[in-house]
Amino acid sequence: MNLVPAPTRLRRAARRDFGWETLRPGQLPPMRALLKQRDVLVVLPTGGGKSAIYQVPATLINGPAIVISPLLALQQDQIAGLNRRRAGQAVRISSAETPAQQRKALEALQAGTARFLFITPEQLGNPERLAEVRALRPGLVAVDEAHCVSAWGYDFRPDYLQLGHLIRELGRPPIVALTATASPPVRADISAALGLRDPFVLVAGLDRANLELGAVHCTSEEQRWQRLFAQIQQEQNPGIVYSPTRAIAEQYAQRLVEKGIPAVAFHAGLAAGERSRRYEDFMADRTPVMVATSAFGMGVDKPNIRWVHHVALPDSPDSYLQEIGRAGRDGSPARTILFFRPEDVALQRFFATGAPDAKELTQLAAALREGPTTRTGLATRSGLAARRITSLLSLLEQVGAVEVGAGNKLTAPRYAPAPAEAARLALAQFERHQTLRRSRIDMMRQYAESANCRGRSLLAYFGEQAEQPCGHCDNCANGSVVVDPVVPRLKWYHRILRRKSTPLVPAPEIRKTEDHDRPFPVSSEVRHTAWGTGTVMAYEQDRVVVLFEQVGYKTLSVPIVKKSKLLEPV
DNA sequence: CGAGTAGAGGGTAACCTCTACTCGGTGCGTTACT
Repeated sequence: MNLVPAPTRLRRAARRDFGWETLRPGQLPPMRALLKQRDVLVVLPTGGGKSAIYQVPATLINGPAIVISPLLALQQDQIAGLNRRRAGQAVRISSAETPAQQRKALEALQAGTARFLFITPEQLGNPERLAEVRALRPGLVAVDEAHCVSAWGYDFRPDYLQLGHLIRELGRPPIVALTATASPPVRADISAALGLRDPFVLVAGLDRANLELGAVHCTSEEQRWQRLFAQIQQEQNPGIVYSPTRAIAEQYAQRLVEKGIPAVAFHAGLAAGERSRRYEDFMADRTPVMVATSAFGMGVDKPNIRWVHHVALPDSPDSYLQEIGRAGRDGSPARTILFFRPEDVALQRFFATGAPDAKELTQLAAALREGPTTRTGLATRSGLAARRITSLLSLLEQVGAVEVGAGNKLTAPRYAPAPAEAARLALAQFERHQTLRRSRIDMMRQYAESANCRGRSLLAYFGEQAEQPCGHCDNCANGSVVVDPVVPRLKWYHRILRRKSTPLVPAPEIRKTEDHDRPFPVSSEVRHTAWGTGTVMAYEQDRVVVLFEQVGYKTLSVPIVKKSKLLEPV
């Protein structure tokens, strides 16, 4: 029993092991929760002090901290950062280490000289590796970039969806999930996939007052290029252009160079060496403009990025906030403009199509009925590749056709649906996920086309109610934002005056409107006649945004809802 | 879904139009070769 109070011990450890004289506001409660063995979910912008939340408690608990992190390049930086402190060495086990290096890392963790193990979900998916890590008796598991569970688990990196089971097999130490952006359904996804138990949730820093938000409608590709170019000529560098495809990234970079702007393209199609060289050049201010696909970003913690513009719609407000959030980390003004065309939706919809093979699902469900087995056993039995199996299994599990027991033993539960039925249900489950994905594209389009306050609608998407307009978007600046009369005008000016930097846009011309009807409170549960149950997310003038469990986001007209009694409280 | 491209067709020169077709994001790990 330790008699020193937890906050004191945490502050002391922060000072002694990390050299941090003070903790930032908000960091202490999740740290305390972890010390008390409680799970934690943290949504904080990069540079907001997320890592400290698991690193400081990790020095006070028994057993090493396992840090699950998606990108090997990112791990490298994090390890280097930790090893500059006195907190105890950080090591890594990945495909980049030789077996001898891996053994040495394990020994250091066993001996206690190393305290942090960085690892990917794929490594833990290997049963032998999992056993090695379990033998270390981890005291904490941190899942960094936890939105990957939801964004990548379903169709790109299936081991992410298995993380809950893998962590349970590690002895189920407390879990801390960390991400820079996650809307309510993504948070729910993370919580369910990791099996978080009554987590302490910290969500902060979604409102970035120093980011000027804007969107520009373009009628052709040529016009989009012209407008972007005109914009970039006025900007202070460095900046990032986000492009939807590799080819377009290359084209834009080339055109900018032809116009005398030193731009470089970045995407996953580059050779590893070239890729890291371009990354380093941008980080070291040798490249002023980066034209990138979504491959560029995670781990980019560069304070002085002055603008982030998009030449296509991102797949969701989650991705958008993550991408524009890389601008203005130093707190100085930065600009983010979305140059969009309605046609952009097509590409994102294409990415959100495709489904698993029904035949393979049936095969797998049938193979499971031959008795308990492991993943490798199932691969031999069904004749499917092990990798293929991982993504199919999580779907089958969600519909009750598989149970994952101790030692990751796979069994068909007694009342499991018949193979063909299991496959049908699993496909429906996948389709539900894709429907949510597509509804998030619709939300992104609404953001782009909205004449309303963009800052406020982004916050509403993340489940936060801001009654006042943000004062830092194009619509606030041009006076199209309608303010509810309940908002006192004075309060608004106070907000502006309290800011250290000069506001990027003048205070909006406030137009009064009649009080809007809000028949259902925000966050309340409602039922739609056709779409089932959902949660009221936000009101935008006379429309209400509802997140339905089955069909994702829908925006409904309040007068029509009332007239036709489309919604009722649950 | 839509942007871009190759090839056919029209009708006889250089080029326009239409149709069919392809391609489109994110990374771990492993393996087979220099």
